[in-house]
Amino acid sequence: MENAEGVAPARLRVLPSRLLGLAALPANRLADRGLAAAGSRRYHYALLAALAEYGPASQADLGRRTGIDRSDIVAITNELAERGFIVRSPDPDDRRRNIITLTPAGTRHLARLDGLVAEAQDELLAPLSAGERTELVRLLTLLVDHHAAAGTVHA
Amino acid sequence: MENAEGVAPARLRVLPSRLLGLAALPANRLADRGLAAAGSRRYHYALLAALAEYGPASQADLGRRTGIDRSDIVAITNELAERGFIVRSPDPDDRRRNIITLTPAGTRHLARLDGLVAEAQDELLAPLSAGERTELVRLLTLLVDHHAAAGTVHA
DNA sequence: CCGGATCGTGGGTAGCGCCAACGAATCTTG
DNA sequence: CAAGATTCGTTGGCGCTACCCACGATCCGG
Repeated sequence: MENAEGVAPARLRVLPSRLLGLAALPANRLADRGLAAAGSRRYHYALLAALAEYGPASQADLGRRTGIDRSDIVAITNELAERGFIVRSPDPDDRRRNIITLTPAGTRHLARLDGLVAEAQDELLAPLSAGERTELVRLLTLLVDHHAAAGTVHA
Repeated sequence: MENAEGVAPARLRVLPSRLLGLAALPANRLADRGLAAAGSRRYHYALLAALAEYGPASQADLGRRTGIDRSDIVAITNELAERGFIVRSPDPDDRRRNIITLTPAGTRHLARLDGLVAEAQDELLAPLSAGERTELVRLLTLLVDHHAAAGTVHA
């Protein structure tokens, strides 16, 4: 083992985009690990959270809210419905649509996932002070909102 | 089109880990788009950049430096060698190893990729002031270094 | 000299993100 | 009101990232 422990990241001109990717890695790993403990994935969490925040919606709407592709929504809703976390009911006003509704079990499951992800959170943000955490959230929110406006809608 | 333009992100309790993932999305998309213009992917860029920063190394070392799996390094080095950007030569001191060296063409290619990624950078960071950009980089670096020490080495 | 570790390699898996196409239903518009 | 465009759910597929396991060859420590 020639350069065992440190390997010294050195980290010269590391571009922000790369940094974001690198930071997203442990973030996702930690969140995934927590979610996996409840037999769920990030897609499930995103969908349940969107339902809890915005209320019942069609699958296409859910896709727009979460940025997840229509195709993938199908599989996710299938899995969530199988476990009784959501209900898929035909929209009487538009027979093309399914209205997805969170069940009480789904709400409970989401609460559990929230807890698990929150734990991952603490681990992720361990090296940051409280002030730094809010500042990081603020900056990231700026980025996300900016590119959400350009990515999800326009273009 | 019922809720066309805004869809109003609303963005309640969005957890940092999710925010990071969301922010990494446009970051990676923009970078990928630039890299694709030069027929490359993020893995290629990471490997070339690591070679330029740390100098020649074995494939296993490159894996440790970049956090990329040994198995994946094989495919990437194959592709980079095919295009003449790196050279794979056996290590005389340890016949298990290949020493990967950046060629002049590889250095030129990396410079081109740097330019392309830098463009993506500007687009990514558009909503941030200069001060905010450095602060974001600082915070992300804290996160990455912290979890690199725990992820790449220990455990 | 022998056992354990490391190296390159091949193979496989899972998840995310995306795109093309289809029939059914709806909306638009002439 | 009929014809064309659009939206919806769904199926099937693809590429990239990130992993894992197993193997033979090689090196190293005891």
